[in-house]
This record gives sequence, structure tokens and C-alpha cells, in this order.
Amino acid sequence: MKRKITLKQIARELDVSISTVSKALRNSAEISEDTKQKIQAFAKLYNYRPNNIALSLKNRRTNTIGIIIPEIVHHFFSKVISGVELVANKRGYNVIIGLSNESFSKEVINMEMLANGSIDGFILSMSKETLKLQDYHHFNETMTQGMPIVMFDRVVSDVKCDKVIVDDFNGAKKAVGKLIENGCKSIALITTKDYVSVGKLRTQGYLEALEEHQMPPKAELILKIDESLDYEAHLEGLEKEIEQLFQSNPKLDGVFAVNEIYALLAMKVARKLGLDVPNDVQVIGFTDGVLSKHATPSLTTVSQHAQHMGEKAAELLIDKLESEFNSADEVFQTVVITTDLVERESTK
Amino acid sequence: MKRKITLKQIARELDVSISTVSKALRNSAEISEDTKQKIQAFAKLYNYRPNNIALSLKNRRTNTIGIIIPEIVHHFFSKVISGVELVANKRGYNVIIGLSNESFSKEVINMEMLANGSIDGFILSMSKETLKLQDYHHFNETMTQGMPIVMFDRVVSDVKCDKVIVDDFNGAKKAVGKLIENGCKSIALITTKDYVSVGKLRTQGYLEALEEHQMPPKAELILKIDESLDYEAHLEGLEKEIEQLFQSNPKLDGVFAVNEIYALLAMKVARKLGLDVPNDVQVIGFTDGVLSKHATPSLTTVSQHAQHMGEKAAELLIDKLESEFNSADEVFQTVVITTDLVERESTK
DNA sequence: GAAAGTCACGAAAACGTTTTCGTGTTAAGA
DNA sequence: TCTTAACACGAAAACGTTTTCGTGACTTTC
Repeated sequence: MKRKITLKQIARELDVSISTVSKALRNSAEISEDTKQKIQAFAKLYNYRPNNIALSLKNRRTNTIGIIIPEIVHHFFSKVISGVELVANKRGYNVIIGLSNESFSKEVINMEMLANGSIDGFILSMSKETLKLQDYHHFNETMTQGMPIVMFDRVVSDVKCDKVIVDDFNGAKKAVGKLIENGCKSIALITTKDYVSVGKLRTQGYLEALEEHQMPPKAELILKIDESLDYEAHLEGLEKEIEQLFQSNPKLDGVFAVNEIYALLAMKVARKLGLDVPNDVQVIGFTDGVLSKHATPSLTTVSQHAQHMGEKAAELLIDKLESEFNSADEVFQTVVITTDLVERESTK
Repeated sequence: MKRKITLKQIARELDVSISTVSKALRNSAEISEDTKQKIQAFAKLYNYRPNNIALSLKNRRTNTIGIIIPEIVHHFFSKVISGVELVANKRGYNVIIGLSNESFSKEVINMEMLANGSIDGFILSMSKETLKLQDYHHFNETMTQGMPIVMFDRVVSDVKCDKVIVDDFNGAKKAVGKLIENGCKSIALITTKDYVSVGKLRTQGYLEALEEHQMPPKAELILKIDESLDYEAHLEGLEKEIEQLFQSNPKLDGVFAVNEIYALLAMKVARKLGLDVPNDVQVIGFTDGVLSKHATPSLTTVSQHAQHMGEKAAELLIDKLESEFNSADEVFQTVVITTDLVERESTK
């Protein structure tokens, strides 16, 4: 088990100084051709690679970016990571991840852990608990210390930083518009409680689409799910709620759900009640996850281009990191990713 | 934008030496109570936190572990990461990820990038290309330099290191046994080409189960899919192949597939051909992914406990990192995670 | 043959820590 | 009063780099 070789060892071995070795390996004109070749050959032989940690300490930058997300076992988030990793790698950066698990305190701890020199900047999506508590001090403190943050998807206007968001409002509007076009007269919305910003925006899009077509919204058609419960564990309860929605609205012929699971459950309930999708009731979901594609019937969805979001976020962050003038130019961008309606079998 | 405060600044501010500050903050008995309190108060006021990079350089350990996986947008892998992150965090480690994208060269590059001081050890699952090329020099070189590796799921006996694997053989055997118990007489296998070790083992399990029940295997019941094509892009082709399998075996009444997608497609084809699942044909898949749970009918699967694999791998790695005697005790463990059959609606 | 310039290299500082080993001051013991 | 011990602190090295500056040996120039 031989340790990695260092400049010092090469220097001692070849009987020159450390500086000479360093310069030779960086091909400095200061060093004669002879010594350069000798040193480079030796270095190659022993497979010398500069120690990243030492470089980080010297340069005061790690070329690593930190991602903090609520959970990783989630198609949307892993797709975002994938995008971040793609451009990060292309531009010579590593990616380190921290999971908040939707908990405020884990988010704070994770950020503090990484902020002490481990990374150059953050890409993050807030935990539900943080959104609920509206406590953003850790973001602001991080930024005051000169560490840039790019937020995606779950953002909040109280924090001034670069952001990448999905056009939730128009995505929802487009989807509901499609249902109306397709002849739906009674369209239900299955959404989350309002403190989740994206749920709120999608709800507004739903309402706007109705209004535009002179269809008065009805409170009994809107089902707001409390997501503080882990819904994977409460699938039956959820199903019950949705079944009730169907039963108290017998004329229901369209459903817009703010995520895949809700949409799939709606289809399941519909089938159970003897309704055919898409002939009796049409369903559209949000998020281009893997479930939508492989469901039967496959689900029409509003695609949020998660990977593209990740790429954009990484570009924003790295651009900021590499701009010299990060002293006073406090201009923050918000990039809006437009959504697409991916039509599949659950709509006509 | 104030930079993070350092020991040196505190020392200058309080007119003591750097050593004194360091010792005071670590509560050394060498320093008088008075000075300790003064320094600690000052440090707390300015929210001092030691710089991780400097610590890493000094201690020659980063308390960070690297994960290299083929892709992250995959329920199994993200679940594993989730497990790794859980115990890593609990034990004071960070997690940094590299994606090989199933490519040999990206795997090599990523590992080299991280091996130069950025991390203390690897947890990884090999890319398909690496498995095909059978070129393992990068693993061996990494280990020679004193950096431990724990492999999971896709492993190979040529590399001597700690491993965490799924009991693919018995999992498959159990599944096929279940189908036989349930009365299936003609059971198809949908698997991958043999170079993917897990595919091979699951195939052997299938054969063993048949043999144990005195059912001769038939070549026409075994469909080997070439996974070098990205199957997400070749779903139709895949479906065709499976349809052919059904048509050339009209008495088919059971299907064992080595992953979710194949199993779902089998169900889809069955439905298309007018066969009821599970009454006419029963289906079992491998991997407890999200698709199985939400499919209709929901899919009976062999659960591999991905999260548990990740936890185990992390424990193995960290234990090795923290054992003092990592000099000569070249004992490598292979932990086998037993599978469970999760029965759902696709079997009787 | 002396002044000036070029060449090739080394010494040392710096990044932010921790830790070992002094060292000066004071108090206790003889 | 002198020695010794305890106490409280500082200097410096070390981790592995890069880079600035200095310097000795040679070569060129008049």
C-alpha cells in the first residue's frame, strides 16, 4: 500500500527543490528542457497527481458544488441532479449531495457542514418544513459569507438569489385548458396545501384556465391534500379521499393532479368505479416521471424538464463563481423553464 | 460579504497567538479559564467554524466518501444512495457522487478525479461497459494507493474488496418456485445478456427452481435482451420481442422478469393478447421499484432492499476507514442481502 | 576585463489547522 | 535566598501546493 507520491518526494528523489518540480510539471519556461523532461518522466512513471485538498486550500476554491435536496428517491430530484452533474463535470466541478429529508434542521446542519470550506456554492430546493416555518436565515447567512446559492423549483421571494423555476402557473393552465378543449365540463383539481409554492401556483393556473373559459370554479371539485404526512405510507387514505371526490361529484369528467401519484390514484379510483379513462374521465398529471410513461393507460402529463433545470442551475452557479466581479454586482436572475404537455393515453 | 473568520484573525484581534486560540477552542487544560472564556465568547460571536479543507489537509482524511454509480435516475441506485447518506451522515461523513453513465472511461475519469485527496474511500457499482471489457485496473490501482473500495450489486470476483450483493440466485429461485407452487406449468424468463452478473445469477436461479421441480427448461421460453441498447428508447422493440415470446408459447402461464420494466411490458402484452393477469398468466419481477407498487395490477416482485444495501456498504467502508489496523489485515467481506418476495396482485 | 544581462534554480511565504516542544513568570519548598 | 515545579502561553513544524522573489553562475557587450 504505497501512498500517493507528492512533490516533496519527487524533489528529494531527483535532488532538486520542490519549486523546481512544481514548475517543471506546469511546463514553466523558467526550467531547462533537460530537467523538465527528467522530472516529467519521473512524475508520469509514478503517476503523480496534485492533491486536490492542498490545491483547494491554496486557491481557496474547491471546484465542488453542493446540492441540498429534500430527498433523492424521487424521479424529479434525481433528474435534476443528473443535469447538474452533467454540466458540473463538463466544467471541472464535482458534486456533493446533502439530503434534508424535508426537515428544516437537517437542512441547516447539512448546509453548515458543507459551507465551511467544502464547497464553492449551493444548488438547493427547500424542504417543506422550511417553507412552512418561513425561516430563511441559513440561506442569507451563507450568502453573506460570500457563498452563492441557486435555488430551484421550491423557491421563495424572500431570499434574494439566482433561481430556476418551472412555469407552474402556465403549465397547469395549459393542462386544464387541454381538458376543456377536449370537452370536459367538470374538472377536479387534486393539489397540495398552499404553503408548498408550486402547489399554489398550479392551483392558480387551474383557476385561471377555468375563468378564461367562463367556467365557475367549484370548491367541492378541489381536493387539497396535506402532504406533511408521508404519502407513500398513506396511500389507502389518499385513495379514500379521491374516491369520495368522485362520488360527491358524479358528473366529474376530468382530473388535473399536481403530481404523478395523485393522477395515478385518480385513474385507479376511476377504474374501480367503472369509469373508463379517457372516455369517461380524462386525467392529466404534473411531472414527467417514470410512472406516467409506464402506467396503463399511460398518463398525459405536464413535463417540467427536470434535467434541463439542473443544467441551468449549474450553469448559473458556475457562471457566478467564475465571474471576477462578484463583489458588488448584486444582480440575480430567475430562469423560468417552460413546460410541455406530453400527451399520452389518458386524454382523448 | 465578510469572509469566514479564521484562527489567525481571532488571534490578532485578541492579541494572543494562534496556538492559544486553537487550544482555547478545543478546551485545552493548558489555557487559563479567563482566556478560554474570552476566546470562546469571541469565537461564538463571530460564528467561528474550523475550515474543513485545512483540517482535511492536516489530518489527511476528508471524512467524505465517494459514490460512483452508472446512473442516478434509477430507483434502485437512488435508494442505495439514500442508505449510504443516512449512515454516512450519522457517522460524520459527507457523500460525493460521480456518475459513470454506464461508460468505462467516465468511470475511470471520475474515480481519478476523486481519488486525489477528495475522498477517503469509494462505494461503487460498476458500469456495464466495465463489466463487458473486464478491465479492472482502476479499481486495483485505487486500492494499492490505500484507498478502500466497497462494491455493491454489480460485482466481480476478480476485484478483491468488500462487497455487498443481493442474493440474486435465491431471489430468482424463490420467485420461480412461487410461480410453480401457484400452478404455473410453462414459465418464461425475460433476462439480460450474461455479462451482467446479476442477470446471469437470476437466470441460474430460474433454472435451479425448474430443476428442483422436475420441469425441464426450454430454450424457447428464455428471452435474453441485449441491454447495450438504451431500453428507454427501444420500448416498442422490446414489446415486440416479448409479444413474440407469448405468441410462440401459447401455453405460457407464468413470467419471471429480471427487472420491473420487462415485467410491466409482459403484463401489457398479456393484456393486449386478451390474457388476464393473474388468472391466465402470473408475473413476477425483480427490484422493489416504484413502478411495481403503482402498476395495475400491482406487480409481485423480489425486493432487493436497496436502501439496506447502501447502509451496509457505508458501514463496511467507514468501519474499514476507522480501523487502525488497515495495514496488513487484508480480510474482505462479502455481505449478502437476502431478498423478500413481495406479493401483490400479479400473482394468485 | 569589468558591467550588464540571461539563465536555471532555490528559499520562503501563503492557504488554515493542530500539536509538540520550548520558555518566561510566578509560587512553593528547603 | 536559591532551586524546583507548576502554570500559561508562544514559536514552529507539518499537511501539499503555487508563486514571488532572490541569487549564483554564466554569457554577452564594450
